[in-house]
Amino acid sequence: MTAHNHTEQIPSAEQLLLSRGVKPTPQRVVIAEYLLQTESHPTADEVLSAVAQALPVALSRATVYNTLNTLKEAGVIKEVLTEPGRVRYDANITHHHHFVDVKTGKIVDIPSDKVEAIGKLLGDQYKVHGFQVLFYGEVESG
Amino acid sequence: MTAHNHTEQIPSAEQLLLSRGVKPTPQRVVIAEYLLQTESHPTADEVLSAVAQALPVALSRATVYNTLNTLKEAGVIKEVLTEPGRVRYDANITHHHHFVDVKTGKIVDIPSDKVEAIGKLLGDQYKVHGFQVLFYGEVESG
DNA sequence: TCATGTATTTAGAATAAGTCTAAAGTAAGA
DNA sequence: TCTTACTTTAGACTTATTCTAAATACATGA
Ligand SMILES: [Mn+2]
Ligand SMILES: [Mn+2]
Ligand SMILES: [Zn+2]
Ligand SMILES: [Zn+2]
Repeated sequence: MTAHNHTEQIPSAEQLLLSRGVKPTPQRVVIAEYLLQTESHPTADEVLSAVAQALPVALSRATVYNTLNTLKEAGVIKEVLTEPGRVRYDANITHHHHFVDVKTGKIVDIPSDKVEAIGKLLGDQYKVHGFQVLFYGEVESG
Repeated sequence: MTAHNHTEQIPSAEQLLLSRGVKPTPQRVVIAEYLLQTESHPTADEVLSAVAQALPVALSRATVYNTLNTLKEAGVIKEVLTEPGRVRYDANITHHHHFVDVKTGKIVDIPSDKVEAIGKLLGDQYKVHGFQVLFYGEVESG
């Protein structure tokens, strides 16, 4: 809590969007800001209700979906599929993995290096019931 | 029809359902048979259109969904999530992984032991663009 | 400043996957 | 046979997401 306004050192959502060639409209900026500060891997609906009150003007469902798709195509965010019927979004675009707590439904990030010895040792704060490796790429013939 | 009925040596879908405590109705049996003989990881719609003509009586959408859910709860099949908005089904219930060919959309099974050294070496018929590890389990606190 | 064009947002309609409902069919036991 | 429980069915419903067409905002140049 300082008496003076120190200049922000954190790279702003606005800068990030500009650097990816996405025009930083107010709607896009608040959505990006929300995703950048949360660790909860929210759905589109969750983004909408979280961000709606943060804007002076109303935010439409269509704009939330448009923006999420735009940000995804621009490489600012990633989709996360953990359960049928709902897509979650993640502003952590580093190569990492996810751990679903089946009790709480929370999805936490697992850094890549943790998974070297897969399924074996994740630290004993995690009780692994199972895991799934999903590859994306190309196979020969078929 | 044949002169003699030879005894089936392949463990039948009917036997499998019985062994899992699921009453083998004609609809359930054809759906299970279809899933057991394919390697394509079909969606509910694909199951419906593939199996509809194989039954003398019409097969309803509701029954396909009911049966897929029943078989999943009985441990006869598993869900596979690879893309938003569609659930795929897999009668291979061994612990294994999946490789999505981004060109063709085909999903092929990768046996567990192949993934020991994850992402590294899958055999050079696979070009890995990326992979995702999805854990299921429980974490401490939050 | 105005005109015009282009991108963005919006409400609500449309679509698509999946679930639910209520009625009809099936099988088995008493 | 009567009863009961289970299963299937058509179609209504729900929910997530996309589409459409109109309204806004923004930029650029005359
Ligand atoms: Mn949602
Ligand atoms: Mn489908
Ligand atoms: Zn994440
Ligand atoms: Zn499989």
